[in-house]
Amino acid sequence: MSDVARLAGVSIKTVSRVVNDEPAVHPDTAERVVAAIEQLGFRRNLGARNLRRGSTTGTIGLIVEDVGNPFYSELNRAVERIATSFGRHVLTGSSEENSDRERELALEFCARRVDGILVVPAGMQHGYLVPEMRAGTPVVFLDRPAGDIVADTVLVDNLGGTIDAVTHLVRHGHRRIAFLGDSPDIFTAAERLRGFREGCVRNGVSYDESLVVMRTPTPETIAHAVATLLSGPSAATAVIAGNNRVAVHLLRALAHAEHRPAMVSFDDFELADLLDPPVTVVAHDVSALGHAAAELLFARIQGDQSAPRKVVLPVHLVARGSGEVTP
Amino acid sequence: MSDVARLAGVSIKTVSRVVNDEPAVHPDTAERVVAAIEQLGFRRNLGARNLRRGSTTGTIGLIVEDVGNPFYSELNRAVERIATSFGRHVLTGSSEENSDRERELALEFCARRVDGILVVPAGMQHGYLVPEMRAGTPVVFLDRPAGDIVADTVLVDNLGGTIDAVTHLVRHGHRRIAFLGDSPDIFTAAERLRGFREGCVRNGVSYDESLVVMRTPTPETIAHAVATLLSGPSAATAVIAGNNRVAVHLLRALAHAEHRPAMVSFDDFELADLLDPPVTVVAHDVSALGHAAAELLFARIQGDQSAPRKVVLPVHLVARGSGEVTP
DNA sequence: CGCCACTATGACAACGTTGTCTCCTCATGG
DNA sequence: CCATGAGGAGACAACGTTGTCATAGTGGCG
Repeated sequence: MSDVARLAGVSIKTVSRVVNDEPAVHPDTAERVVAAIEQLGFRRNLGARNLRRGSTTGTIGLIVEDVGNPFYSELNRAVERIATSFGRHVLTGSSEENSDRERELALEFCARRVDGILVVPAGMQHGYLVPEMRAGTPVVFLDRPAGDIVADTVLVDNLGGTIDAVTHLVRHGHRRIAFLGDSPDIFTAAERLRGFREGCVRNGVSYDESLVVMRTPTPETIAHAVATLLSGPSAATAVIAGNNRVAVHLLRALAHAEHRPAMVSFDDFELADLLDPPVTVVAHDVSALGHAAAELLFARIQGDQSAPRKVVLPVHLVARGSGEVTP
Repeated sequence: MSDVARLAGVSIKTVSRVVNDEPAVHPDTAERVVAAIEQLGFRRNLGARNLRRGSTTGTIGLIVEDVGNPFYSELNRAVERIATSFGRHVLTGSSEENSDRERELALEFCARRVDGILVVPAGMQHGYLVPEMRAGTPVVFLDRPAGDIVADTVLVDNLGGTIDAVTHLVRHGHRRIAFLGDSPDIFTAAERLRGFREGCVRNGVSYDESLVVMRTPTPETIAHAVATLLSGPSAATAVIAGNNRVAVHLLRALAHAEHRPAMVSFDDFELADLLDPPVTVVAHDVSALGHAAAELLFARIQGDQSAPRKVVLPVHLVARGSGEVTP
């Protein structure tokens, strides 16, 4: 900036005025300054500006498990849309389902003075965020609740959705239903399992623990589960996939079976409707989740001091055929 | 920081020393400072730190068309992985295929003093980046080349891949092949069309412009193209989808046809192998694209001053069945 | 006992901006 | 002809850090 000032033959303050479109600069002076800026390729340093003005950085942090997962990237997109409408940018990070990494990212974002943070928490302990929140960085949890603090949270109806899935399958005559979920350490997985049990109870089907597998989905774990639960004479006739990755691996494991069992997937996924038979899903609006959380965060950023809110978004079962397969 | 200093009864500089793990601080003093930091919930302001030290912000910018598109989110993930290994964070932005927005994002990132920028360009004019690059912000273009400047670029072999697709279809007896591409304003779309033409010529098939549609893929545009090119007595017997979104819309448009024409998709996509018949694709390693570009960017960040590089990554045809359908 | 080396600490400036205050000039009107 | 005021511009401090240098105290050694 001082280079520009020197070249234009004005004071550094006048350059600042021009850069900020402040009035009371003589047009001729402004022109000289603009020319100098052009010539030197000057661009003002936003960091210094924010420091001096005490203004915010215009950035929010988003921590998800994996930005590459379509579920989270859709979330990312929804958040970005709201952020853009508020003139903010988004700093993203993948926690890789690792609570240390989550914490590291969150604290790093705080040190960068983001205006607020959206977290899909990997861990169950969030005391480390209390000082930051007290210091004025709002935090909204989404998809999963905070571990041991009270904070704004936006969830989907995991329990109800899974109950619906069970009900749907039972209505189509299934009595032996398997449940393949992600690791029970993950809130949504545990909650959906709870829904599965509750669904069995409500529908008068005995809840059979031997038909449940809760493990991080990989081609191997799912293939093993299929071999155990979905084959042989006592095989389940229907299966509920606890999330989109379970569903995809499950479909792949079943690709060469002569007969695919009835199936419902929690989480919709692209092309589910084009498979044969199409896959019935418990769909939830991921964009809505991101929107709701981001809107809430921006309300906090703009000074909303009301009590922490907990929002639960509805889900709905989309019957596509795979749940109707006769037992 | 001065609050901490006051509470601990030391100077602000000593707090700084403690925060930075500098030696030559008496353990007792350090302990008092740490206690004060804890009590006040102090976290150092990275913006101020970077300003003072003249160090970089530890952030790189990534501009893609749409962070929600699985293609770009995989790219995002790959970039993030490299960035993390270099201790950097990623600021992402969606250009929405709009060159003004791309420019806005890029200049905003520069003003924030990112260490470097990765761009999947939407526009064809990048002169606006010249001052920034000259000022020391490295820029690497990926998936598409820069418009009117010379810069580092990482591409995939669009031309060769499409030629392979045509060859594959011709070998399976097809002579009337349709090509559905994205808007010809997009480099990759234009390049793949060029590959289609070249593939026709090389395989002795007449290139028939009436079998080509180049439009932004939406359910409507694709349905219309299907109605025009893939029905009736003079219908094409095979079709090449110019990218993953074309492919998905195409599959949906064809879902209720009694017979799906032979098909090859440029870009692999999830579940392509599980459709009936599975979809033959021209696959390219999106992660490799992100890795290569990010590695190149960090080489520049670390001072590599060599001439701008142009990298073209190979693609390979994955035959899955849909290309083998008899005409 | 005086000097030196070393440890622990603080004062101060500077990073690149911008807010506040001041100063100068020139036109206007009484 | 002078008071007034508006318009234009600069000096200076401050934002929250850290690098540089200075200083005070301590202990060892000749």
